[in-house]
Amino acid sequence: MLNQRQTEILKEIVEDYIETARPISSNSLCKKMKCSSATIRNEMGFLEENGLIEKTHISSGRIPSEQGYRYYVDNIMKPKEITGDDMLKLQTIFYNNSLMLDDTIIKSMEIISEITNYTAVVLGSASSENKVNKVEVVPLSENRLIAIVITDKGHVEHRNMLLEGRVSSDEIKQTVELINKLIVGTPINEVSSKLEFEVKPIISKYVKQHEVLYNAFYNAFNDFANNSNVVMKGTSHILKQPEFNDIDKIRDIVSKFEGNEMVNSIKEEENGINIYIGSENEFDDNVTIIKTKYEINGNEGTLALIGPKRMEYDRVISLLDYIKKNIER
Amino acid sequence: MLNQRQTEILKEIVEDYIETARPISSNSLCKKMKCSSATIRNEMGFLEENGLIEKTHISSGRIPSEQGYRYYVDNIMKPKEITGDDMLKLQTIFYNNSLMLDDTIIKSMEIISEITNYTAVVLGSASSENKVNKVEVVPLSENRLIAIVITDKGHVEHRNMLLEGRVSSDEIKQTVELINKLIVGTPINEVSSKLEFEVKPIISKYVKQHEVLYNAFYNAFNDFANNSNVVMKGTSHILKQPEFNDIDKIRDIVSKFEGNEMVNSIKEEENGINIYIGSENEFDDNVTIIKTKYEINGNEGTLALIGPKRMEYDRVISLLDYIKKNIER
DNA sequence: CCTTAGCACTCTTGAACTTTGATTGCCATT
DNA sequence: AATGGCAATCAAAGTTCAAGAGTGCTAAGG
Repeated sequence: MLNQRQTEILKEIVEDYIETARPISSNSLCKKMKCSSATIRNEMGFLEENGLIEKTHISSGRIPSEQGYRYYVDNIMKPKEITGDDMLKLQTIFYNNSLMLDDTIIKSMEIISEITNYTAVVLGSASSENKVNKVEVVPLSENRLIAIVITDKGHVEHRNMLLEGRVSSDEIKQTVELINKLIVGTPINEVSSKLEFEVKPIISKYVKQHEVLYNAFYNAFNDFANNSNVVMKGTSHILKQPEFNDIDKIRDIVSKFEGNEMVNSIKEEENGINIYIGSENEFDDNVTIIKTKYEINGNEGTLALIGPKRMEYDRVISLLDYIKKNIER
Repeated sequence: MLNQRQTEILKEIVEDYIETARPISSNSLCKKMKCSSATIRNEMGFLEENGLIEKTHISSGRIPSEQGYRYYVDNIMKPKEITGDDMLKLQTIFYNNSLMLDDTIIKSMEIISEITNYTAVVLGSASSENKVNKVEVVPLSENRLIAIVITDKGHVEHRNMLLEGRVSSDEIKQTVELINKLIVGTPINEVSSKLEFEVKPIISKYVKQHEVLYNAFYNAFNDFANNSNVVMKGTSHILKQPEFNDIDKIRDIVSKFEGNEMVNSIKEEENGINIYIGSENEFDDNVTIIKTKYEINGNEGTLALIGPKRMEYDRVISLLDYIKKNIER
């Protein structure tokens, strides 16, 4: 445990570094506290011994280590009140009734990304918990159909089907009815096996073009189970951070953004606001990921922000919390 | 017009520069041709006077100018046969029958992006030409509905609706029937006015919760007209190109990729394969955009590649052409 | 008249070196 | 326990230098 002065020094170092991205010297701290730089250097030595701060080279000022950020977040930091400016920007979104809910969420995260220069991620609900609500088929022309699958939480997935030869609309109706009878209410991740072992045997008996129909539905359901419905906003904003003044780091993170590793590293499930600093997250050692789950009408999702470890934790926590509460309202 | 030797020199300069990204000296050309470096320097002077090549500084070798690339593409270059390697990679996609058409297109463009290190863009059909085929409403719970709109070309758009208070399912049916009656067959970009001036007056008379229903449909149709259905693959690949060894250029292009300026700069409509070199495109002076339209069953779309001006034109043209023909088959 | 060899001139690149300024660690003193 | 003083360390930025790659021009040669 740190004494009061040590705590204050760590706090200053973290907050100063968050603001300036430069190592903090004992001299600069000396001006803000009532003791000499030598005293501060002694305390810094202690903090360094305990792994809370680091040097960039032997005679440099100090920067927070990952553990330092962690200690700061857990024991020192307090959420920061949202400024009137930020509040105003967000409210223009929340009080715009013409926006649909999903758009509101995305827009508000986009704004947060803009005002913070971090990258925002909105992860749609984990669809494996959704259940099939309805299956529809709409004919487009003689041999083209669209299959539409709807879940109880309001997700919609669709597929084009191209039929070779002619299929009577009766056969189509039959198939759809059968699927509706057997599949509705099934959790989406159990559908494929149910399709294969319950639906397939039956339709292959009664329906001539069963294979085309079966495949189309099979694909639609499969995609459904895998699609994570990710929206990213402000990929380019995080590149403005000075930690990305390095070409290779930029290339690296941009290509990681393109892959879907991020989805996996965000997926873990905990309540409240979770913070993963540097190597605490699976995504990239250079960043902090902060995320929270939301739930509206039984429909779950995740909001996340990706920024440098040198993130304005106190501000971001408040912002995320504010958004979460507003969309859940 | 250039004489034979000048043509050969320009060809060498362009192709060499495409390969190495370094200025080409008279000496290096001299080895590949049967004349001295001095002669080549004279010819280079001529080419430079005509704006086809440039120097990076007063005593540097030459690089192609935009006009030089243009001349090369128009008059010198011949499409290059696709290598067995590239062909193989693409065929694993085309002969994978389990993939849906859209996925095939995207996957194949993704592969092209990978083997060329350019960025691929697939632009869905210009939906303003689509006509409404059907409108559906599916109830989720007492006060939640999903509105689904389907066009004749098989696009599907949907919206969640939250009803305040109770709406009889009769009213919903009525509205949907009315919309179907009045709107089906209307081109998507004319729908909003038709909704406002023909549908709204009628439902506001007969339907109590008309506003919620009307808004939901209005939004769905609006999105439809604006959504361009863009898929980008390999945003990070182009960053490997040496022209993006500059941090500011990277930041610039990544943020341009995020915006939708690109969609606009790709939208122009011409047949065949179109090449926009540097300032010929609206997107970014540092890149070349090469694109082509495809059409399947009346459903149009655009394939595009974005690379440095120093692009392997001969290879890319063949690849695009190959993909286009394969998906249209 | 076209081609070539020769040469002076220009500019980039990279390495080596210097200077400046910031900052620390340690030690003796208060 | 806190402080002042001082040598030591290092990054960053600037300077200089030499090497090398290229060009443009001119005059001579086929």
